[in-house]
Amino acid sequence: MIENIEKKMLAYALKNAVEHEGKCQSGAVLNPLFHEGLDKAEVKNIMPKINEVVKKVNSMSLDEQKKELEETEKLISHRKVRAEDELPELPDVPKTGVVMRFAPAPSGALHVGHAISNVISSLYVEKYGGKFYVRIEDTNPEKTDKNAYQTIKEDCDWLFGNVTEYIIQSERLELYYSYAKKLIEKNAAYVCTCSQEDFKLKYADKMQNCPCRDLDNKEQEKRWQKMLDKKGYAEGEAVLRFKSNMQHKNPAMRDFPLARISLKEHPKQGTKYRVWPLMNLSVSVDDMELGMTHVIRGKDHHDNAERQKMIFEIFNKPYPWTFFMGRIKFSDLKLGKRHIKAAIESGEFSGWEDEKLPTLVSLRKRGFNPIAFKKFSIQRGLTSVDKVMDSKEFFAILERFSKE
RNA sequence: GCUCCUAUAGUCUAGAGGCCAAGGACACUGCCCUUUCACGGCAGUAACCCGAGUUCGAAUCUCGGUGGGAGCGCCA
Repeated sequence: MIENIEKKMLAYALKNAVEHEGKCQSGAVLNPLFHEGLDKAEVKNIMPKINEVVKKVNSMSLDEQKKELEETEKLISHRKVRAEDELPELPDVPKTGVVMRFAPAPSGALHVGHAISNVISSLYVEKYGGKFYVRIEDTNPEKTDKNAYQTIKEDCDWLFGNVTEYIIQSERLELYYSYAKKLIEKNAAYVCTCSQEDFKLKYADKMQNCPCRDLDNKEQEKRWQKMLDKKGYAEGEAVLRFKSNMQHKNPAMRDFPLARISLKEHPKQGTKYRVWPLMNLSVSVDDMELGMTHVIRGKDHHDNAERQKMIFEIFNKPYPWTFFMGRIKFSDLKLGKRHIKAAIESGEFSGWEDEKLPTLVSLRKRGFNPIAFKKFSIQRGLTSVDKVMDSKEFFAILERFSKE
């Protein structure tokens, strides 16, 4: 039985009446009672009482209703709503706070797209306490820009203001190697010497195992050593693959690669290493090692997260709570590094900090306040809905938030 | 082709089966304030993609359709 049921009926009736110019409806009194635990078998008994209360309330003046509501309001429950200037709560937040990250590739300057999808992580660390890592993912010697390390650091200090630590993946290669070795030992990875084309057309597309997959552990370890060995496999001759399932219904999940050989000189490591981890290996290792609790990333990483989860499972580690943010696409702006780079080279822009460019360096120079990004992020909250906007609209919003 | 995500006003969103007669913000309209602009205050217009199903009850759950988006790299 519901406690104080008569008073609650009155309170709900008053609430409804006050919200609707002094007139309440019986449904608005009955419905919330179900929510309080009313059994539908009791409806018959209770309806007459509700009708009485409704009649009584409707005969009162609006002022009387308001006054009485004040007295009874605490009896009834209210819908929870998220305050407009607050982030939605994250689940499973440890007492020690959250550990989150932003993981850019140093292939060029950071732009508004990065800011939009990552400021929210920084805000959560601000909200709950914990750690916020910026992890520079420079495991592709071919695409790493030497100058990007410094600008990323400057941009992130300006934009977030609460970076716990900067981590550079190219300094952690031995760590990734040790995990690669463990995966081979656990029979969860193998060295594949098939050509890219064969692997896709003959095996992945046809859901067939490639011959390398079934070689025993000893042979796999030998092959792995041969990848590492300067006199071993040549570039493109072998790749370390995760042993997932070649019959996986999602083609993106079938024995994806974990590491490859690249002889290109790395801006920080030179030619010291020849085997470079691919993101799914290095990201998994780092997220495990750093104890990531929550990850908010772009929707485009949905399948990667699924792959990383498989790696976590091999090591019996719980996968962090993950949210996939919808992407903001600019109808009139090309954010791709390739496009910007090409445009700079062709002389269309003077450089990454050209004021016509939506890079963070440029915005900093133009005097934007990073608070604007924070407000934009809070208003958007956690959503996996994509949004197409033009730069004019976007900058109008930023300007408005800047002024506030 | 296969896998997956998603759908609330012009825009961004709140919303976890009844307390939704759908809330807020921006934009818009009107009024007030102000010498003007900005700010502020008050009022107003405006939305649950479509179709079935489950239920006493669906914006909310399920299925189908449609629209939008992502992935299927030795990039991240």
